[in-house]
Amino acid sequence: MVRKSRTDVVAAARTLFAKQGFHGTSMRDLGREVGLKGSSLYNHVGSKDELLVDVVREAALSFQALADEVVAMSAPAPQRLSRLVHGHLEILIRDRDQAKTFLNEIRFLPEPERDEAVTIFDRYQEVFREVLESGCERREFRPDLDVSLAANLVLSLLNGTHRWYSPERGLSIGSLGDEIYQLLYSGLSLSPGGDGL
Amino acid sequence: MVRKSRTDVVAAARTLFAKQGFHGTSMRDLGREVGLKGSSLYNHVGSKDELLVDVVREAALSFQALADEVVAMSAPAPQRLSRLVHGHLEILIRDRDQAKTFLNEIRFLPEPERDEAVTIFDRYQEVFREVLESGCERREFRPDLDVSLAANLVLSLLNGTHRWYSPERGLSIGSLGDEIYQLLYSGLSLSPGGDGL
DNA sequence: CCTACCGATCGGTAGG
DNA sequence: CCTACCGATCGGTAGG
Repeated sequence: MVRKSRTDVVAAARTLFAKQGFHGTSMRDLGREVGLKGSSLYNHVGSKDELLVDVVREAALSFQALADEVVAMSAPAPQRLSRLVHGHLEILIRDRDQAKTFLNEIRFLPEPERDEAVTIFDRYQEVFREVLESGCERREFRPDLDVSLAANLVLSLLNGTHRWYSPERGLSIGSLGDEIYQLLYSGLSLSPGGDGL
Repeated sequence: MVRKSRTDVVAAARTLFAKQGFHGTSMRDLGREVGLKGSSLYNHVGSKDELLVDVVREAALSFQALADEVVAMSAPAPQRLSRLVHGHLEILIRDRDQAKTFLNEIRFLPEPERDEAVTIFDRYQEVFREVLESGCERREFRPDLDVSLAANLVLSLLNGTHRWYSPERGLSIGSLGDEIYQLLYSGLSLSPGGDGL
């Protein structure tokens, strides 16, 4: 690779922002990763902030695409929730560095980009709520469910997976999605009713 | 507050490391927060690293104490899991800044302190596995459960709560724990069996 | 506890 | 794309 492009610089940013954090990564670090001097990066990018904007935006667009896909599905809520779970995991695991940067460094975005990214993710979360709500109405899920709370819990569970999931341990991402959906749908209990306490 | 102590400096570190990250916080930032010049902090602390060590360690000790308490419990697995859920949430919400710093900045600890903290948290996670395992054996939980996976999922769910939980919205931390336990135990489904798909 | 200061490093620019 | 450099800021020290 002789001639470098903006894409190479963004790729380095994904890697190092994920590992060292935005404030823990210098332009000289990024230069070393991509095989250039730090100052030469400014031929490809206007500022360090711009790199964070790029990485976060590509993650946000992935989530947005998944949201659009699920909104267009005409299927019972359990299927749509299952698709959200699997799709979310695919985004997270397909590019773990992108996901880590999105989840951990979004707060360091400059405005108005930070606000835009938060808005996109809010709309995404809204789809989770819609699916849960529709499932409750049709008695596919517990009708007494606190939909907003449950959406937060499901997303918390999904967003934590990148911290420990390792494909080398033999669990495919599809099987992980199945396991997670199963836990969310049926819980830990052997048999139904009560709370086990 | 005229005379400042190391405790005041550590308190400032909890606050600012949580909000801005370790690398995004300067000693002069910390000085401003505590009402001193940045250079004066070195009368109370040996280095910036030391502050991160202190904040992470107090969080790790809280988790260790909860682990010890649950290990000493002679109760069925569901009760012990419920105690883990509630205790974990109490630690997270009691001092949200401490928890945020623990979860997000632990990777920036110097060695050997980083390794120590990771080991403590591994032992803590081991207690989750023991409780789940014992519950599976006694048929209090699904016997086909992947215990190691389930422990990771439960902890992911818990560790995400500090990102969105707000006590002002009327949900007490105890009620939140009940809701989370209920979701983990029974899932989203209305009635048992199958996967809803 | 502050002032004054150290060498190192930061994000970024100029000029070729 | 590099060398050379800018002013600002970094973690930390000396001396009072």
